[in-house]
Parts: sequence; C-alpha cells; structure tokens
Amino acid sequence: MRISKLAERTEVPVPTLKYYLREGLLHPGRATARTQAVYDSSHVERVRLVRALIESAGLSLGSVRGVLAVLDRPPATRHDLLGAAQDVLLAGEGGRGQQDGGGAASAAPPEGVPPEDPWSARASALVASRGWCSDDEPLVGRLAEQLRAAGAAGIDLSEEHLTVLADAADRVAAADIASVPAGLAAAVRHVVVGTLLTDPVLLTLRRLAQQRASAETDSSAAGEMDSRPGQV
Amino acid sequence: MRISKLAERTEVPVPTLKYYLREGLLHPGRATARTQAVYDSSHVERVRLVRALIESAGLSLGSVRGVLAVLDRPPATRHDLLGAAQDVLLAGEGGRGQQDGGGAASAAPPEGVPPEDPWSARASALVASRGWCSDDEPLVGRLAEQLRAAGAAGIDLSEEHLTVLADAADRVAAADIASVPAGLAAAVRHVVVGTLLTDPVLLTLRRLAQQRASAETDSSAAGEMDSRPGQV
DNA sequence: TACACACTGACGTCGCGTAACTGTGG
DNA sequence: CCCACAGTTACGCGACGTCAGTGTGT
Repeated sequence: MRISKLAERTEVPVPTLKYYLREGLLHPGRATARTQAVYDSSHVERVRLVRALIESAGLSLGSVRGVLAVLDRPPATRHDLLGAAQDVLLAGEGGRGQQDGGGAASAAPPEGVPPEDPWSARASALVASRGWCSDDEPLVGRLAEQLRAAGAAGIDLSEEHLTVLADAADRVAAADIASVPAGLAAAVRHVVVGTLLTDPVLLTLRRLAQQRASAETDSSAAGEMDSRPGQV
Repeated sequence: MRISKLAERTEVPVPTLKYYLREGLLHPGRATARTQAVYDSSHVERVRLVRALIESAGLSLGSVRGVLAVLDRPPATRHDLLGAAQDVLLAGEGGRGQQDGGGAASAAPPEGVPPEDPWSARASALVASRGWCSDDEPLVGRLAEQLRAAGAAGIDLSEEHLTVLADAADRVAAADIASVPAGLAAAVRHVVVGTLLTDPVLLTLRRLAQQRASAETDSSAAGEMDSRPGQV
C-alpha cells in the first residue's frame, strides 16, 4: 500500500507519517521508484504502536524511539531482556525525575556512604524488605526521589500505606511476568509495551476504585465537616 | 520573608517564582509597600507542592492550576469532594486522552445506545463486575480508550490479568481512602495530591517487583530461546 | 547613592506536528 | 496533462521558563 492508504488505515495524517519517517519512528517503506514506496502491515502495526505509546502512555517521541530500538534489537538472553526493558521503562513516562540535588551543604561529611537521606533510606528499606533486587540503583533512586517529592508536598505515607502499594505492585508484577509469551522478541514486546500501556489502565482503575471506597466511607460517617481552608 | 529568601528555601529561581506568581500558581505575598512583599510558610509549601506535582507527578502548569483551585476552594461535602477530586485527577497526568473518534462510518445504526465497541463494553463490564459506580462516564471512557490503545498496539490483556489489575487497584484505593484525614480541607488535599504523587511511586514499585518476578522465572526456565525479530 | 525588590513584556528553547515547495513518475 | 507521491524546508503553536527594562521604596 502507499502512504495515503497507510494514513487512512491508521487514521494518522500523511504529514505526520512523513514526520515519523524522518524521525526514525517508522521504518521506510520499500521503494518501488524514486518517488514511490509501498508500506505493509508492519508499518500499520508500527504506527498504531507509536500512537498508543504517545496517546495512552504519554511518552515523548524520544522515549518512543528508545522503546522501538529495544523492540527491534531484542537482547540475546532473558536476563538481558529485563535489564534492557527496565532501561527503556525508566526513560519512558515523562523523562523528568532526578536533576542535580544541589542540596547546598548537607551536614553529613562525605564518608563512604553518601548522605543517605531518609527518603533513600526508606526506599532501600522497602526494597530490601520485599526481597527485591536492591542493586538496581536507578529505580531505587527514582523511588527515593518520588518519596522525597511527596514528603516535600506534605504527604507523608504511612508504613501501612506504602506496604499496600508494594503489595499491589507485587501482585501486578507477578501477573505481568506470568503472562509473558515464550518467544524472546514477543516477550520483550509484551513486557515493555504491555507495562507502558497498562500503567495508565492501572491508574484509572485506582481512581475508579477510590470512588467506590469513598462512597462507602461517605455513607458511614456523614456528620463531621470542618472547612478550614487555611492549611493550604 | 522576601522573594529571594523564598527562592533560597525552595531552591527555585526567583524568575521562576515570579512566573508562577503571574500564572496564578502562587498566591501573592502580603505587600508591605508598593515594591515590597513578604512571603510566609504557606508560600514555601505551595512552591514545594507545585514543584512536586510538576516534577514527580509530571503535571503541566495548567493541570497544577486546576489542582490548586480545588485545594483552595474545597467542596462543601465529602461527596462533592470526591467528584471534584476526580475531575482534577482526570485533567492531571497528561491531559491527552480522548479526541474525537472520527471512526468514519460505523456499521451500527445510531440507536439509543452508541456503537458500544468491544473496548467500551469490556470497560463497562469490568466496572460493573467490581460494583464500581458505573455512572462515571469520563473515567470509564478513559479506561475504554486505554484498553483500545493497548489492543491496537497488539497487547491483548487476558481477563485474569485485568482482574489482577483491578484487584490491586481495589486494595490500593481502600488504603488510600482509609488514610484520609478527618478535616475536609485536609481530606481533599490528601486524596488529590496524595494520589497524584503516589501514582508514580506505584508504577516504580511495579517495575521493581517485575524485576524480582522475572528473575524467578528466569532461573526456573533457562534453556528455551528463539530470537525471531520479525514480529515487529 | 546603591541596592533589593515588584512588575512587565520580550525573548528563547523544546516538543510536536503542519504546511508549502519542489521534484518525479504513473 | 494531471494527480499522487517522495523528500525537504519553513512555519506555527503551546508549554515552560529566562532576561532585561522600568519604576519604587529603604
């Protein structure tokens, strides 16, 4: 098929397809002449994948490029698979995370162990208590950063709450891994793309469930209300 | 304190603070003269909150504005609380979601019920089976859209997998609601900000747990590997 | 005077497309 | 001859700041 057909089948405008071609998000079609190229079902799938990652998972084009790179060059072993997949998943979902701390002058001297602020400590403790691999610096660091942000915003997660989150993550992850197909290429695709695309699903479900949970609490206690808007 | 002190305490540059002031993300300081204003701890908290929502939750400034509006004008009842909170949470996290479908000409006639594609049906069924309020159109619609995106990208969630996600969401939501403080203003803050800031935590934990789960599977079966990179 | 501040508008950068222009072939 | 296409460059737009100028108080 030619590009206009591809545009029609994917519901993506032709100029955008050309843009993706230029950006390397879409592999070139097979040229039949110097001004003619044909595209096949792989292109359709690719475009749909790109759109899903952008629209649903909220990835940037750059992150999508990284994902595609992994999918195209699947790692050789299943162990490498997860590593590569995690690298990609780290880059995805916003890309913001940790810039330099610049914490001015921490009181702690530059000993062997870095300052080890309470958030990092908590993150490490959680990971350790779960038996999760603690040698994965980037993810644990990201977790610490997120806990720090929550704390700075006035949200202090109770230990129980955090445990529930970790427990939920554990169950979800078990199901994730259990549903991975046998083939290596299919596996990497399923892990990476599946995780990225079910992340928003999980969050939506959380909101839906919150409504329900809140409705129950709501009906049980309906008298008390003090609206003191001062506490920001 | 004056603006330079505020900048120092929050580690946000003065021009950026002024920008936030202009954009209405930060309430003005109390003016002591026409060229002098003082800021207090509420400003410090506010800035930290804004930064956390932007950096950790990945919200846009516009979404942050919406969140702050709800925090500043908390709804009158607990029931309204959840509604308002959900509205905000819908707007947050990217804002992309559903544009017009433009599905050309669906075969189904324009009967009372809209086409009801399989993804919407599945979303509704899931919500119904869980006993979640099914009258919340936007969240269910978003869920359907996310399922559709996953399907288009070649990810078909099994019923079991989806159930695990929903189950996890249920447990998390119960913990979320259980940890809500008594005061109305504090409650809305906790629900909205807490959810937004623990969303990324949950996703990070999922990744961490995936590593662990994968490592176990990895060690159990280590012989089979067929790398056929053709399948996209 | 010198300085910090308030306020304003212009400017810059990056991501993500869109549109316009110039060929070339069926 | 016309139209669809390939390829390239230019342009636009929104988001997120950053800078520089001007005025005012201490």
